[in-house]
Amino acid sequence: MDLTHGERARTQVVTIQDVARAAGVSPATVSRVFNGGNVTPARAQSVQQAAAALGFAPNRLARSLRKQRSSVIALLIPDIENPFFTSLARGVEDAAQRTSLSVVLCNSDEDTDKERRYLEVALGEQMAGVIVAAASQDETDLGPLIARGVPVVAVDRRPRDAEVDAVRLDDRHGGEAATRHLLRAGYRRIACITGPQGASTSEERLAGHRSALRAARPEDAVDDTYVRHADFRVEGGRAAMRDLLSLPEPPDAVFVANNLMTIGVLDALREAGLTPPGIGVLSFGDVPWASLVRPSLSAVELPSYELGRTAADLLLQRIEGGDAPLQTVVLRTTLQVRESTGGPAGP
Amino acid sequence: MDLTHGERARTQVVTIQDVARAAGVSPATVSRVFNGGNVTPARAQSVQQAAAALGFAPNRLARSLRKQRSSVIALLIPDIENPFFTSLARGVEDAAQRTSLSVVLCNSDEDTDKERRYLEVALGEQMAGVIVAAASQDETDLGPLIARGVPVVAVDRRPRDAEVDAVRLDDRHGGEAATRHLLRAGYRRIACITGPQGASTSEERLAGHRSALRAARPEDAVDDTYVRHADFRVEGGRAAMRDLLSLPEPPDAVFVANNLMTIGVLDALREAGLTPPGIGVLSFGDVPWASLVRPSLSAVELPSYELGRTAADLLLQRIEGGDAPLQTVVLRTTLQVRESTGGPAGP
DNA sequence: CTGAAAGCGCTAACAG
DNA sequence: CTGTTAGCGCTTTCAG
Repeated sequence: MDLTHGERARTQVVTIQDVARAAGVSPATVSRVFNGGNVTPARAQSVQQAAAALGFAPNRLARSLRKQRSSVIALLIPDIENPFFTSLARGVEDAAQRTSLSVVLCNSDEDTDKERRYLEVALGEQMAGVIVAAASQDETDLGPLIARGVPVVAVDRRPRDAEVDAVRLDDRHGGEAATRHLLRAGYRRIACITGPQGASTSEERLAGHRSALRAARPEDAVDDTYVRHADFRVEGGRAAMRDLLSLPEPPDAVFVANNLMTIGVLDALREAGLTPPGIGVLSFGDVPWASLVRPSLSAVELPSYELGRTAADLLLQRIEGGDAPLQTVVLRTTLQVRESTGGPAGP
Repeated sequence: MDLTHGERARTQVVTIQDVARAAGVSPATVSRVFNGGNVTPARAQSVQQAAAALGFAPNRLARSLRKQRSSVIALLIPDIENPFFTSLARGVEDAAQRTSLSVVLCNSDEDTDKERRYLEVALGEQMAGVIVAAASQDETDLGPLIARGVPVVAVDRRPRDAEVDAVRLDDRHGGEAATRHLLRAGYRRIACITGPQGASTSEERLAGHRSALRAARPEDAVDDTYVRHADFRVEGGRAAMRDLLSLPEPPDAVFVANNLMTIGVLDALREAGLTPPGIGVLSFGDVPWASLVRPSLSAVELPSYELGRTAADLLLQRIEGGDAPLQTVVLRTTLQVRESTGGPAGP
């Protein structure tokens, strides 16, 4: 070894052929040893030894090309900085753990272009399956994947008209429970800060909110004075809350449709000198590290981990050839009442 | 189209050959069109049209096999639920954004087995490069990757004796600044909760802490009464803090070597009825969504995004064949003094 | 500028 | 149980 400055130590790549030659068998036999084919123990062992000695590492590209299917699955999420999705990712990983499939994570950053690119990668790399929390209900195009027969599971957010298995939350019911609780606690001007238009989750949570209002006050026209669409991020929540507070008659409670926006909302409230439960705050999804927040926050709790786990189980079933009819699994959310919704009069 | 229940619509896969036939050219020409070779505009266009009409999507596996290098890079992180690493990931993505390379994220979960598996995948998939925040200083084996000439950049944590480019923080200096500040603020029994033994970052931050203590009190023997090793997670921080508080003479301040452990520490303090700055708390790395915490937390601020960005830039340079000598880039941390270290007497 | 042909490394028939 | 053979779909010489 005598490498001049900057040169790379690139050892000759060891192939299955090299191992075969060294072990005195055919390439096919080596392949069998590594894929559980029938091989005499003695031979198998000498192949193992030869492989180890040469430092053989199988070329997964060649293998996948030949088999027309790789052994990795992609998980596409819209915001890697949102603990809801990282927890979901953990669920997916843990489920895949017990198989020979590896999970790779792709962050679309709520950007449909990035998402499209990752979808192309998944298709081009012949991935074994894809779990996707779609950046958009309309622009996310699962068509090519589906056409090629790649198993796809939609999680959390459902692309419109996609013929895929899906796992999601009972968003509408959760939103309804949230606002119903705020009403019962005595709040009267209840705002809703929901996500971007066109995200199924935004729409459903808002729909639940409206439905609770309508049920409580059938006489009133339900208008959108207290409804804001934001971006599911901290800044969006902050801006929306500031805007609501500048109204001639500001809301006395707010249902926030996701965890990160709630953080922005809390900032805006503090800035305005307001403290729950004087103003009611209810979050769809626990704020990350909720133990840090005082007073404690009421929230609709979401089984994010189970969402991922269930999606992965469904996907694995499809990959193994399960041909059950398409299904949508809806996971239940639960309202957790804490201090922040104690009522406008204070605790 | 007449699919019986459960059957999949698997259209015949369109290859470059099909496109060639449809456009009346050779496969080579189609390839050139998609890879920027020299082709007459007229021909190029008819190829494009044929490709679009047939719904051609290049098989990236075949392409990578042939080229002996894929066009994705892997980012291996030890804890996807830690905002420090997700922010780092964003930095990597943004840097890769401007190239034709895609980033896939792999979460090793501080588990050296999972990590080894991902490293094998990266090798077997002939990935263009790997950025790794190692789960272990000793067990993380970058050897095979390096032997095959795959560019590797170590980020945040450095595997021992690995001959790779590295980007890291000035952990030692940061730890020193932290404890020096606590001393100056008047605290006297300063604890340190650091990460697991064998992580370079744990050791360095602790070394900085010790060095500050030694400098301030050359007469005292520095012992480990107030030093705890935990796991860089919330629970670990909580347990370590509880343990410290049970000492006959508990500490009056604590330097916590990462953000998540600080959350556990704050919980333990609240549980014990203690509030900063009566007990000083200084975190290495801002607690996520620090705006939620009152009193506000002093912290050593870390350029996590830039860490990722710098690592990616370095990697991209190597991938493009840059043969500069190996380098280690150290990024600067800055102490941000806030309320939680106001001194033992109170603010 | 274009086509023909070879082959990346592996696995899946098919014989033996 | 084992070897031979034929590709998977693409890029890249090498001629023309």
